Amino acid sequence: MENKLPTVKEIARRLNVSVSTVSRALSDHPRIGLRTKTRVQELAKELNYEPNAKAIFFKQRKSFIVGVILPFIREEFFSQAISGIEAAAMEHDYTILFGQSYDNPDREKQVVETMKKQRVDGLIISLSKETNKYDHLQALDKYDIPVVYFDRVPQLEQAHKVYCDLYKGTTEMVNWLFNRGYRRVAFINGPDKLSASKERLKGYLEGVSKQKLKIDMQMVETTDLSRESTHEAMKKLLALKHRPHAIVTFNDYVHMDAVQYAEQHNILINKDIAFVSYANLPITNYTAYPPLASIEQYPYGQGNKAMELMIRILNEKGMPTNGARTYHNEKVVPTLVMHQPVIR
Amino acid sequence: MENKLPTVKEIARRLNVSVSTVSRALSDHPRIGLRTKTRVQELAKELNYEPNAKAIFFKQRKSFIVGVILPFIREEFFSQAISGIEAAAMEHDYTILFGQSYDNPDREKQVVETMKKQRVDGLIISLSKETNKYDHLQALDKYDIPVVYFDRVPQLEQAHKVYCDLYKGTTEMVNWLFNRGYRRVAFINGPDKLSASKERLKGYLEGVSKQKLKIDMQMVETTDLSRESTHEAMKKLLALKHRPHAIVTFNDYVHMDAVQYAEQHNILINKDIAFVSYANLPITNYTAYPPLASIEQYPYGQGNKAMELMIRILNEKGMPTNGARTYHNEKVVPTLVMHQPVIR
DNA sequence: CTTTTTTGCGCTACCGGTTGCACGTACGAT
DNA sequence: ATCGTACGTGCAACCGGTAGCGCAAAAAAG
Repeated sequence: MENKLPTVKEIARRLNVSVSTVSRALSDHPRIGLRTKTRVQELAKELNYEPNAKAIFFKQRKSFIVGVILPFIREEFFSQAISGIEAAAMEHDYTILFGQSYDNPDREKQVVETMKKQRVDGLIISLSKETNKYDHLQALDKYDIPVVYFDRVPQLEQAHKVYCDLYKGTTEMVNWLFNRGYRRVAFINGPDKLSASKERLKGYLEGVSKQKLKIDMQMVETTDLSRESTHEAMKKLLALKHRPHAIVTFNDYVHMDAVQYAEQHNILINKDIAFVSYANLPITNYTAYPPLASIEQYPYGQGNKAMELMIRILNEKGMPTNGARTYHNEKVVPTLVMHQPVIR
Repeated sequence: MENKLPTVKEIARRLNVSVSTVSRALSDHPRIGLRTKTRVQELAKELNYEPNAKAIFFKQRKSFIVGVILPFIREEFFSQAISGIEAAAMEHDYTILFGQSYDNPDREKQVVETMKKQRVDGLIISLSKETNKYDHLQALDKYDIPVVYFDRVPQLEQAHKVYCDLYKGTTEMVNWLFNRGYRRVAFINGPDKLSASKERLKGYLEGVSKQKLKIDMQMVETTDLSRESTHEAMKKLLALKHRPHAIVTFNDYVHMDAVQYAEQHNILINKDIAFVSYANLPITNYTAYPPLASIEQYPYGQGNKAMELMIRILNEKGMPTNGARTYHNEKVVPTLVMHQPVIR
């Protein structure tokens, strides 16, 4: 025989009072007499009563669930980000509904759809690298589901965003390289569509220009971040008449692929050619050749901020709503982290 | 002015029919006349009506949400596992509520509590390495929330489990090493509490015994999987009068820490001492010294199976429930994967 | 001792759907 | 003409709580 979970109804029946009395007694309503209150609360404890969150959330049109969509959880950047999101969520009694886009816009749409169906209170997303239309996300507006973008943010003004100012970071990194004597600095960038790529490129061009050097577009390669594509880029760079002295790669994964290719082609890593990268993932400490320097983008912090922002937005919902809505925009300042050079 | 979401009520009002008619028309009930049906369906389409899942789930006491608790999402093993879980979930229209225990039983309890409050339909969990009491999980029984354990499973008979048969895998690996001529095979194991550790140790002892060799317990170290602890173990092993010819490590992370220590102490990795490990994570391909061989535990497959099992259990719920419940137990067969030896 | 206020609790509607049952109408069969 | 039977639709209960309002009894004020 199934031992049904206790409900207010059950408690009310046993105590011969009404459900509303029970409800109020449990929430410590002042208008309930002390003796009834204690009777109710004691029985509740005895029965291990716990209010059915589903029912409450349903009534209050709130679930304390925020959807989180990431391209790939297996990338350490994102697993750190979700940890930051989770931490902030727990602190405010929110939970996370999880989904991956696998960098596929169709899949992304599908996951967004699922989240919408589940009526999450809000959605935090780092866009798939192929996503260039945002209809499926803007549609959430109608459902009153706020969206906070982080790291891979859309080119929209009307959106809440948390991201890293890679323009400045990249310029700094390029300067750092020049100061160290690397004259020909190559750059393996990501897909043009990605705003992250644009930022990086802008920063790179700015950095090179600052050195009063002519920009050599042969030094700039664009990839889709796949290993093959990175190897292709490396092939081109190594085939140049004047090989680069240093190579900046889009992130640590691209870095690892680039280094792998270079090693196979008898380049002494960080000696013949210096490698620098973005992300500063812990895992690079275990890799054969960590980059000489890496731009730390604080994924945990970004995720954390994104969730904090979401909670603020959610809390403001009841507020005055004085006509035009304001959109929040938070930049995280990246820092350049030097690594122990490893030359094998 | 907020543009409220359409409800059945709204449709009913506009069409001057009752909500039940609308509801039935939308679910294509045979008793509704064709003309009404189309009228309703057309208006629904026009208003972009979508049923409120929360209301339905509430009524049906079902949410299509399954909780997933992992020790660390940043470990590739678990990020792959959750991907497997997610894939199976999507296929059956389930979603995942995510939480990490950070290998901390208190935190695990807290997360379980949260999931319970949210009334997830089921819970899939890989235990924290310190967890040795399961009350907080068995308590879910009362709430009719089934639990499926995977990889790090409890020592309980009365539980649904999906895990890897590492006993057999370890024996095979030890044999493989002996066949290759490694006579003294050391073993850096995880915490005793972990059933995974016990399995491995059993397999190791079995493997050594099969070679008709005396078991040397100096060759067996126990760690808590932290880097410090692994370095400590390595220190002891390297201090032995007869150093091991090969070292089996608990997993690829321990492997990396062990190798790091060995390298710092001028051991030629995989030449002076051979290293083999468990997990076979993709990331090891980028590391300085991948293990010579690794036991693939198919985390994606394990996660996938766990979710499939969960769905089966959930679907069986309505069924006859002929008294005693049966518990499912699925073993995944690991395989030994050889790697390109890298000796620098 | 009446009037007003406070105290303690119940009735009922509501959130957004689903579903068993009843009711009225039209239609073919007897 | 009468009866059984599809057919099409509405009423109302229900899921598990919350909350406004009303009402009686007790306490305070007049």
